[in-house]
Amino acid sequence: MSNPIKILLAEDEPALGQIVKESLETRNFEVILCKDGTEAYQSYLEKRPKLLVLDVMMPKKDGFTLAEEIRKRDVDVPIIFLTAKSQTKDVVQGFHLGGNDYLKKPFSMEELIVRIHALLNRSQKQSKDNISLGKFTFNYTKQLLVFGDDQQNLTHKEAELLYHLIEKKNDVLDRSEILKKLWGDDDFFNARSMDVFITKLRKKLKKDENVQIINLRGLGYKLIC
Amino acid sequence: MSNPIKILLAEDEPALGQIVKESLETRNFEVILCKDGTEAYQSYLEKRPKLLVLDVMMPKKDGFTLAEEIRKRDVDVPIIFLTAKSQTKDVVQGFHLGGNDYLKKPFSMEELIVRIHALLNRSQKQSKDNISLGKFTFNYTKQLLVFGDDQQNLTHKEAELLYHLIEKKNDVLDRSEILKKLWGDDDFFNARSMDVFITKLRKKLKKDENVQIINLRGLGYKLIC
DNA sequence: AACTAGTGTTAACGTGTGTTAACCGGTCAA
DNA sequence: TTGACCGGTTAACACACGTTAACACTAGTT
Repeated sequence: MSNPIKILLAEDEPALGQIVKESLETRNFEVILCKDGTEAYQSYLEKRPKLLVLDVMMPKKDGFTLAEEIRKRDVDVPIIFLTAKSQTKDVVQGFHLGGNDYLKKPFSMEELIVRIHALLNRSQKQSKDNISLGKFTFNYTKQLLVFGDDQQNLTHKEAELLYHLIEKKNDVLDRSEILKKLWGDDDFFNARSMDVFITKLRKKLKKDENVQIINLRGLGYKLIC
Repeated sequence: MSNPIKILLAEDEPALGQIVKESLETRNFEVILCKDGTEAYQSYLEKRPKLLVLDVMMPKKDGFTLAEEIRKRDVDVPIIFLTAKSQTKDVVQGFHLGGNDYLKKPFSMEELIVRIHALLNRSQKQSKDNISLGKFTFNYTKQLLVFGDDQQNLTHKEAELLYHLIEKKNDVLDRSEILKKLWGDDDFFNARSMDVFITKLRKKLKKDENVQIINLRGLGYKLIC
């Protein structure tokens, strides 16, 4: 348990916000507390939390609108809505926006924590399952790379390598690091083997010319899309 | 969508029970409504529902006690508690008994349905008796693989191997580990024997093309579905 | 004792995956 | 400009695994 999981909490009522924040922090979460929708959006962009807890009724920007904007950038991050209203309508609307769960106020901390854990567990599994990459969809568990109608099977090593590239998408994947992880050691032969796999992946990713694996001499690779 | 999923609903307040029952039925669930704890236990034994919704406060036998008894027979079936109390204590107790979720009264139908779906999706957990695997149902003790109408018998070794694969579903089952467990030793001949069994299982699992055993060269196998 | 059915093992041959080798071009410091 | 170096690419290779069928063993039956 190196670094705690980041949770963004958007709640305009200061007292409630503080209580929830502190409770979550005793459970070893890192909590970013925001007091309105626009502030929350800014913090989301900067901090990239693993989960969001959004009050529906907030100044400047309500929770649903905020969720809509966030979903444009990330279709997967779990969102829990806090709603004072008991109307089913709002709740259903929230789900259609891609939110994954909600809680009616007043709620107990236990309730919130249970939902947080449930969603985090699920998103860990899902995240490996349908990763979109340009026009491709990559399924790690099934080792599949889908492009429209046709799909290509990947071997285990190919899938692993691609997964690590995606994890550092638009950023540098360190050569030595990946060699140690997938090949066990950074030596000459493993390095050459990896080069071959990069070639293989490039071939399989050719159909979308916006997806590219570029080499950074001496450093590693960068997957761009 | 052949046969609807059975849900047992234990609720002593007739009006509420009836409303929930009908709402769930419009969502294509089969609902068994019971008005107290003892009746619910009987129905559970007879009908074997896939999920239980238990009111905590009930005549004759309360929801927690009932859940405790049910857990003795099935550690996996998902249970949702309905509680009028807002005390955290009760809720936590409910979870410790193995219940998977709970709802505070009053709740909206949407809330209940969301939780039901969440738990049903997750409850591909293992009891050794009726493990669902894609469109199959695998009964370990009876060594049966059921697909709709027709059923295939498995041999002991086939059943053991499949069971271990299912235990690590969507994850890697280590080759050496399984060889030591089922064949006693990881040597050349046992390895070849196991390959034959993998082929046999693949044949018997062919009817659902979403269920696959994929090989990870040098590591083991991954059952996906 | 011979027959049968069911189960697991061994053998033989075929396929797929990861590694190694060979040859290539581009980059960068001297 | 040169030459060492890094990486790209292709093909040959070794070996893990896939598949089928023959074989051996067991238990129950005649």
